[in-house]
Amino acid sequence: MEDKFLKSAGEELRRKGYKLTGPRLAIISYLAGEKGHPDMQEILEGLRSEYPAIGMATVYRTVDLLLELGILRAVTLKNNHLRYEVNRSGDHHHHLVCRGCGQIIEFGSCNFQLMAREIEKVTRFRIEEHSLEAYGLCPHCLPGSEDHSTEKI
Amino acid sequence: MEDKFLKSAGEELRRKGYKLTGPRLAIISYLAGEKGHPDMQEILEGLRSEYPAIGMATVYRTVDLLLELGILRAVTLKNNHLRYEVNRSGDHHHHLVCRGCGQIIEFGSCNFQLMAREIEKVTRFRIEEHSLEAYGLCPHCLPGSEDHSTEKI
DNA sequence: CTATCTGCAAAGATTTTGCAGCGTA
DNA sequence: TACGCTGCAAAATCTTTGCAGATAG
Repeated sequence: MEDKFLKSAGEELRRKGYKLTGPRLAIISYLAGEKGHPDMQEILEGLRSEYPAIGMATVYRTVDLLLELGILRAVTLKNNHLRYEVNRSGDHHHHLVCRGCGQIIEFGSCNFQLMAREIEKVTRFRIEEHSLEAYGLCPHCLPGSEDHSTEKI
Repeated sequence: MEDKFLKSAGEELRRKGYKLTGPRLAIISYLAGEKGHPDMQEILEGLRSEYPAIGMATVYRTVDLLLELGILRAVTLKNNHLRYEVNRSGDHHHHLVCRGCGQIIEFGSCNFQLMAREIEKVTRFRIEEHSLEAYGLCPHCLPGSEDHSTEKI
């Protein structure tokens, strides 16, 4: 399953005429195996163990390329910088961000399509994609619980 | 109406023990009178005419303060940096971002509340706020029209 | 009057770019 | 083999901080 995503990402690179290099594979497989939503710095650090020679410039260039190809997706969960996740097809989800511990929960249910059709009728805009984040408090951080601020972003 | 927002923003500052200074008023009234969604640089430039002596550091510090107080709100419309708008109470809206010309249309209809209650039941999260952006093509940029890339962000 | 706020300039981060050598196709 | 890709280091941006003088309350 992880294999399948990696394989198709590799094919997508090839198809568009890009080379399938070590850093590219390393970044894709790191993000594919990652539960959280790392930022550029965290991606670099996460790769160091498997790929000690990699440089920051390569991370920037590679992530930008993978975003363009739709292999990755950017999200702004903490309202001040960008984080990244793999863009598995058929995996339409949104984020629940806890303001207590920073934990992010993904949720899949989304009835925006109905709303979208309505908005398109009124505005004549063609809606192709959307993103939705909800902010609040997770069960641990609700008043009456202790702070468990060690969760994965 | 613009007056009312400015007045209540000023009161909010005072109430929390902050001073009502020139730069603060200038930034609030600039953003209150602005249709678009300027970023830090654009706020600075927009203020220069009315307040030529203002410095970038003050813009950063002031915008951060006004965000904390809830007088402003940050949005990431172009997926790579933050833009700001005034946070008028009772003005719950989202953004339609055109990938052709960059224009942003605000829309108000939003039935997320129903979805939120459902998600809260399942996750035990308490949802306090949410943000939603939809991306696509505006009527001008749909195939068959010319590019009018001069719209306000 | 006093504590806060501002502008400036310097420091610190973050992101981009140029280039010589490496590695994939 | 050839061209694209990488790592490094430098450059360009963007953001934060320290401080002395200005200013709101």
